Amino acid sequence: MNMKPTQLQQELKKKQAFQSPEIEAILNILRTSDQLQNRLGKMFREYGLTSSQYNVLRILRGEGKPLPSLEIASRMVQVVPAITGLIDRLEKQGLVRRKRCQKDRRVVYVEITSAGKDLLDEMDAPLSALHEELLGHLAEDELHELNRLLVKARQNCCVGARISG
Amino acid sequence: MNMKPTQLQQELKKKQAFQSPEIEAILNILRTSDQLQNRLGKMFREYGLTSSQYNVLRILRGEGKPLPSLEIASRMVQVVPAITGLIDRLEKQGLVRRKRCQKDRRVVYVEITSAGKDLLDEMDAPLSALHEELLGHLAEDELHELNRLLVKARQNCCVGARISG
DNA sequence: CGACGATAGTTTATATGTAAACTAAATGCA
DNA sequence: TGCATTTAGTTTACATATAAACTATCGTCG
Repeated sequence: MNMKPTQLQQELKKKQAFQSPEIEAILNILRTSDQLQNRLGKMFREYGLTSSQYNVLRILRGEGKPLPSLEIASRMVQVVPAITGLIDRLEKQGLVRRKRCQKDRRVVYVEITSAGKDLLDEMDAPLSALHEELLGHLAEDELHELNRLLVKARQNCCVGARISG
Repeated sequence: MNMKPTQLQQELKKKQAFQSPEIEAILNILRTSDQLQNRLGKMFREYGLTSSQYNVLRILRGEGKPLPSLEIASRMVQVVPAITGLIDRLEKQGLVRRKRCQKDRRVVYVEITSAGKDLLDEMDAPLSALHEELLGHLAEDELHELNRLLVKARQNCCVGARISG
């Protein structure tokens, strides 16, 4: 078999072919994700945010009302412990507010402030433009197929993982 | 338009539909990548490695000869400064060795040790099994299509990024 | 030779991801 | 009531990602 090297193989300057299409797909997913994150993260930094911080604000704006810390954590890809420091920094920047629940004093509600909402609103247009720039060259069909395959790809991923959602 | 919510929307408990298929694809890529990394990272930790450390070792084994630090960095998704500490830890574990180049004393070559190679060899079989478990339910066709779409997806991603490779 | 700029790495500082141990409050049940 | 268990968050420790400033070395041009 004298296979032509794939694009990914060339990018990684890898001499041998991948052992299996599964491996290549995994590496492709990881690499694409990293490059997207780098690009998105650069824009977030221009507004003084990190990707995770932006994610928290988006969740809060989308929900429209305060949410418990762990509920926020469960809607992100991250794990529980990180959420504390993340919210600390957002609070220090005045973008969210903590409020302890009166009924269940273990629960800490987090609420987006108007400053936080303003910042998000300001970012909406440039972010849409960036999304278009990044993936606008894919046809609608291709995007749908990509979405379908990615959902299927992570179907067996979370067996035994902490957060199933 | 009364669209049925997508799988991703449900996972994120998102009430509104995504603004565009581009956004959904980006989030799907990031999420799938994170879940894969969590799963793979768990296995790496069983062998005392992190994903990045494993990646460095794989690059060195694949190349078969020592490589300069920055050459290793360029084959990973990471940036320059991180590579120093990464190699520090691998060296402390005895898995790689640093050797300063005699001709150009700025260059530091990094070489995998036999202990490093042994560790990698030990991991090969369980890793293959994990790959199969994670993506084995995708048909060959689907894997190829997924790979094609991901390559295309990052085509416009690195305009102006530091590392183009 | 000697200064200048470029290149290869390192150091430093901050934010993050991850795991494990811990605190505080609520719940279940005898 | 009283205690074990569960749940919500925090703290701590370590590895990492990122940017910026710094060191050492190389090449080159006078």
